Amino acid sequence: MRFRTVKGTHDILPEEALRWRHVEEEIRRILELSGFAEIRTPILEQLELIARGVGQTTDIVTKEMFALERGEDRLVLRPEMTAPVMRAYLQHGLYTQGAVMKLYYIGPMFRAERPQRGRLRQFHQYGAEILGSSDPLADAEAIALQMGILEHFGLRQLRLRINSLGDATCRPRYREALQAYFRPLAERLSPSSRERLEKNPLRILDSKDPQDQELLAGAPRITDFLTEACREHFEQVKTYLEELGIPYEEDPFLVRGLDYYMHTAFEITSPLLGAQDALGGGGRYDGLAEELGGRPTPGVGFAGGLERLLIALETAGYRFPEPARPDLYIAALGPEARRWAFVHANRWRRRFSLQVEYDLAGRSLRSQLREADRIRARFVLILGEEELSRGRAPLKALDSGEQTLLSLDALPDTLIARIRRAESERSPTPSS
RNA sequence: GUGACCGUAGCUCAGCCGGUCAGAGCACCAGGUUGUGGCCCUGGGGGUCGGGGGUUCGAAUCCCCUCGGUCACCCCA
Repeated sequence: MRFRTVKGTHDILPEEALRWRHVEEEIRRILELSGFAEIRTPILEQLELIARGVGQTTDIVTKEMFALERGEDRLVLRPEMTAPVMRAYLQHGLYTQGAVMKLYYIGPMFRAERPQRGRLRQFHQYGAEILGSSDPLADAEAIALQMGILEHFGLRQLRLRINSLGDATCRPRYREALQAYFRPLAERLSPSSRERLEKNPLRILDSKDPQDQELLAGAPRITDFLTEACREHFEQVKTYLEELGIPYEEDPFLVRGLDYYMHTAFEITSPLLGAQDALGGGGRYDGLAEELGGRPTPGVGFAGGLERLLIALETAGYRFPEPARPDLYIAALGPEARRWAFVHANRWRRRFSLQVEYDLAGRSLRSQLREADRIRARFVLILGEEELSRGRAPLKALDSGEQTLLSLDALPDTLIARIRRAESERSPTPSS
């Protein structure tokens, strides 16, 4: 085969697609339970939106974007969703639909990184944004929601780290203090940290370089630079988390690679993942709306990686739902019977919503039964010319192997009754 | 983007000090059972040995390049 998926992208084959759908449906259910409404935005956005939103000096913008040109337009495949959601919010004046807007999304994102486990060039995120509230309650709500989703799937040992990055008043002060501290030490910093010293000094904080970390030990802490209001905001977020019993760690070095964050930033990691261990993260981005030229709008949100969630669930031995079992397989022999199967499969699917299958390849009876067994059909109708002319055919229950001769006219009714009976025996009290 | 390791049927892998080395298990298809599944038995289809170039009488096996994957860095979902 000459063609294959492009680097860092994957096909999601039927078996796996089933898992994806399950996870997506659960996430939607939980988010909608909390009053979030879905938003879908284009995958293509203006490069400028992302550059301004995420930050000109960030790694995402400087080296990870899939950019393309089309005439005058400079476009990118979206690398994240907060800026696009904010763009849509401002563009469509969603602030007229209520003081606080709660939106969620699930979809593909693109970053041109070197692929590895849990890091693809096309990956998928679910996420939510709370727009229009600067209340620390909203920060806590976002964190609790994200944790709630992960815990819903039974994930344990989650590590939640939080930090406050201050606001437009304290952040610049801290930034200067950090530069003042590191400038004399610049020689000893790692090359990438040295590069960041002037452009984006906060990013030095989450360097994993051992030498950098040593120097960081003596660096000023953002916590000491927070204004009274910022400190208070952060304290309240923590208090709310405690009220829900959500354990967290304060990490003064947690920065995150998107410039729009201020006040709360958080990240959730799992030991099930390896090097790319963040299941999700987020924070507050009160300056973003103005940065995009819109009316000031506070916001807080989070995003989680679907691939990583799936990896974590698979290694945790999560029990995904089984594929639906066909109700009936019509094993037909001979042209007349095959035509009958074709007509009745289609009729019964439409009329009774029965999942009916039959052989499309003209195989032997034995093969058809094997096929019925392989796809775990509940019943098989065995139909030859003889049965057809008599109007009666054997119906075999594959689980028990028992076989009864039935009138073809009465078949759908009988089948439905037997399926209902089997279902009620399995779960006496119908519950979800 | 940097470094290391890996790349043989759909999947998991054996073969790799160059010369019946193109194989096994699983999966798939057919038959054993002239019309009855799951077990078993028999047979079959399927591979440019990731791709290209080189060394050699001869390369899956050695060398170079390239593509892809994995792991780490980086970064983050």
